[in-house]
Amino acid sequence: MPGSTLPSPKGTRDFYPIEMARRRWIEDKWRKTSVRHGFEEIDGPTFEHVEVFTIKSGEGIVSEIFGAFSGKDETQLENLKQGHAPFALRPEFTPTLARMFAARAKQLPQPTKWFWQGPCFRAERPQRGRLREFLQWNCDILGMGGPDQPKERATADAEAIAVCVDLLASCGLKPSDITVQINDRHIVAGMLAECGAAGREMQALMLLDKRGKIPEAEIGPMFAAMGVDLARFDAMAAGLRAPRVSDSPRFADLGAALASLGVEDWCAVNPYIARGLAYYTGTVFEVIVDGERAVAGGGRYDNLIEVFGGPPTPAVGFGMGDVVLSLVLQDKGLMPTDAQIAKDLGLRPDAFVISNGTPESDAAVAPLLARLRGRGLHARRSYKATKNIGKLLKDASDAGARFAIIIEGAGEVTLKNLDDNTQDRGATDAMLARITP
RNA sequence: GCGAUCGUAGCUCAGUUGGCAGAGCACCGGGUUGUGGUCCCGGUUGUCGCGGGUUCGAGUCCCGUCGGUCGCCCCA
Repeated sequence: MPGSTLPSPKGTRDFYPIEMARRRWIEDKWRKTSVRHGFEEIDGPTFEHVEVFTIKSGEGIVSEIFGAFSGKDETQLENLKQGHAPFALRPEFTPTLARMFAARAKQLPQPTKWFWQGPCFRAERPQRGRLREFLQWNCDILGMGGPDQPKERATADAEAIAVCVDLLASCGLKPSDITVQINDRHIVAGMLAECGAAGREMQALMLLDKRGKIPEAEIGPMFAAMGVDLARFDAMAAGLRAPRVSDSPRFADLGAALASLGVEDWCAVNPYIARGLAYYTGTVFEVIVDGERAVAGGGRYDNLIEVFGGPPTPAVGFGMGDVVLSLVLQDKGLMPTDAQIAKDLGLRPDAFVISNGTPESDAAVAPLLARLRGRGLHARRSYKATKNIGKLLKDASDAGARFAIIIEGAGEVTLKNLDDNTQDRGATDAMLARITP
């Protein structure tokens, strides 16, 4: 008795071979870009003690954590808040990274450059560009640029931005497609304080992040209720905004560092970028493209290592999700074909073995496969019953194989190059020698 | 939590005022005891999301429910 099929959980994805190959293509880009820029890969647990995520997070976050309870009714929420759900699936990696760094801070080099990629979980309502389980890539630079080292800090910030930009470039994106919008929370908080938000800078920052999403007629009174002179802030912000980062006086060091790394064309100062995370302390940035959610976001979090029991440590990093990145590449026509992905990932079969249909040749298929595989080659065969050479060659072609080997019997094969349509018949040993990895 | 929209073959979808459940693609086999990216022929595949109602008769109309997608809220 077959059972009924079960649906995958809301907001999750099943990766069949085609989807998995596309996923690996992106992961491969992430990993190679990180390594090129001198980052070392780390990993941590998929779930953490729930305090790891609540210790430095604002209100409303608990309700979107996957814990021991997935419901959202009042009693379960209370249980979560009171720690009755001991663990939470990670909604992001930065707290885990901070915990790991804090635990071994004294023995780690300065700077420490780490990258990570893996799944994260958020119990949100899924919609375009946002799922409940998604892949994220993080790059972080820790221990570089103390409070009295503005140039080193700018260099670290620029290096984080540069690795992010390099990833975008390696996917075929151009500065005209996408922008890294940069801001500095410390600077903007000071401006907001001057405009009347002293003591409530964080709330004002969060409200600032909604500028452009909420109609002007509504957001004006909201700032007014907070005692903020919005017109005055806008005037100050206008002096900060700059299409070229180095043209904004407050961002001169960062602009110079970005320019020396060759990525300034991708960047602009936008005084209205705030980011939702509570732990950012200075530079913040968001990778923006028209019509989609932010592709990546990050910034400086100089207090977080201390929160996890480590020494005071300057830190900057960003996260990029696979969902929006894939949408952007599709929007721009930059997602390669499946054949190209198979080639990029080294998944093309080197050889596809075909019998000419005699019992002797049929029996020789498996030994030949074993011989090829023993040489480290990717070798396949057809499992079709047909002896029709044309159909078997189609199988070889569909598999994307480089060569077809037709066993002619008695130590003789035909070697066919499926890319240029040339073929040669001869002794097995001589023909196989032509196939190199 | 709120709203819109869509659920028909493995996939993409068509299905007329309510009247026998369809096409393309995919898969398997053949045309072709030997040459692929095309052709041609044949075959397999259905709880029309689920439950109830109206009707002689429901994929079609009504009510409910579940799920997907998109938007709002939120967005670490």
